[in-house]
Amino acid sequence: MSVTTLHRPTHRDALSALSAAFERGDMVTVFGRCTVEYDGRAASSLGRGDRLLILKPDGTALVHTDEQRTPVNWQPPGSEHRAAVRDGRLRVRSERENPDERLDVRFEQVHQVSALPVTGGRTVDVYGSEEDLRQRILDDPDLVEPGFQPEATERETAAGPVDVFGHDSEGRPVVVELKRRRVGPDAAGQLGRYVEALEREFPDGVEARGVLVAPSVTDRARELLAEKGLAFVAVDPPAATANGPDGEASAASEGEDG
Amino acid sequence: MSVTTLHRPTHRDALSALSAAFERGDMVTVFGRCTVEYDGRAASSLGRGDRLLILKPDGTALVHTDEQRTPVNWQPPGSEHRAAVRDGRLRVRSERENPDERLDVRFEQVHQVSALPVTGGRTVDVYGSEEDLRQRILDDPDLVEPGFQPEATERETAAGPVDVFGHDSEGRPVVVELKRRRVGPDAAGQLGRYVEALEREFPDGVEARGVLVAPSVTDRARELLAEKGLAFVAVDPPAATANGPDGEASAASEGEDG
DNA sequence: CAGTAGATATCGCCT
DNA sequence: AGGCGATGTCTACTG
Repeated sequence: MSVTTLHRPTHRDALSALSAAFERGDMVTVFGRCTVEYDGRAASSLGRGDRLLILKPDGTALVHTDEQRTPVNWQPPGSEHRAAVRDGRLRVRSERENPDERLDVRFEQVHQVSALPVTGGRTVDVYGSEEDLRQRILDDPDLVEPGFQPEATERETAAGPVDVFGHDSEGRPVVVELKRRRVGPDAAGQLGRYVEALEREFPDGVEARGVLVAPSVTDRARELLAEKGLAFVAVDPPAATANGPDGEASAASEGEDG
Repeated sequence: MSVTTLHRPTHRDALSALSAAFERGDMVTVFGRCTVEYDGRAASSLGRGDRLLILKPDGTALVHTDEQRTPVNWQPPGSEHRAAVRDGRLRVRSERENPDERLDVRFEQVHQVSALPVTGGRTVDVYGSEEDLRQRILDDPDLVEPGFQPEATERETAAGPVDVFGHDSEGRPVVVELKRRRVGPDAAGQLGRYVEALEREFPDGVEARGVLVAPSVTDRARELLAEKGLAFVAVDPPAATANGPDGEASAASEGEDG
């Protein structure tokens, strides 16, 4: 069976639909005028307005307005959704423990309820992440510097795992920290911690070197690198491939000034 | 007028609905079997499956499966949505510049299209954020240490703005870094940079102190703080208030093992 | 379970 | 437009 939709249902009918959808493990959308309360790691209150509530069978809850990529309120996976009618109004509560937090959506009016049985793939392959950059370095270590010899990835140190560890042409240990995008002061600090941790592993007098590999670096980060005696190597950012044109009939919506 | 819904529409009818919704500035949901391609800062490919596509009038696009809080694909606000029918199939493309990236959703089957006119508030008041912690410190500076005198918030330094700046009971400058939750090594590094930047502002010999204020700290971060001669002060995390019970009739869905 | 760091992070503020 | 840091970040991975 496919999607079930109720148009302007009564609050009780909306509850029945939610109940059945929960039972089937469907994904649910509720569009309606509501208020939202959250309490847990922080607390928040959202006044009356039209929002889209999404309830996933894995326990995720999302409340979206007509703006922003980030939901205005949410509950992470693993929460337990409950729906009820109180004082004649639909209420949805999503709750979890550890941390203890709950989301309450109280509907004044339910414009639409839909139950969506979902099948098919959920995992997406992403290219151009840090792991791809690592592979580029391993394939051609000279990108770091001539004569660089990579020996391990994710090598453990007291300060945490190092992206790439190896030795330079003169036999000195080298720590390589990879970033897929322009880096700020935090990355310089991270690399510095790794280098310090490594030097403590070796006998006194052995100096470890640190190399930050990224598309570019901010001024402040460059200063920090210089202070700590760390190197920076620029690499091309992951490239965006061009794509084809549009179709026959079309419609457009512009986000900025449309 | 209120929500418009098409149940199992033809691809052309779906396009008409999208076109009209874009024109009105409605929020749109499309549920259907589709593939998704993304190319931009990274690139990704998502095979056939049922997903919920949300198109917001501000240019946001979200593709959700039945799992996870994070959309499997998306486009940030400011993008331009276009819909078209090609080879008899609905295609939605959302595209933006700076950075140049695009999202392509190709539908094999459209289960449902809805256009949702949205009104009402979108801004949520959040309590328990770092700003609240700052206020607690300013109201009672002794929480940092007896005799602490706060003098400025967001005080600028060469390393960036310091959360709270002041002097201790002996007249030494103090940098306070606030975190609303348990902190790791990054926060220690951040505070260390601020203290170093401050000491450079003052004549040689003047020592600035650094205090990290947070609910708790990891072992590694504690070591880093000790190395850098920085202090840690524990404060209560923002408290969660209890809330009322459920309603008359109810339905439940459990995320984990339900 | 906690710790650690990546992410197409997003978002807001300020220069 | 870029830099910088907070976020109820979320998410995966490792010990």
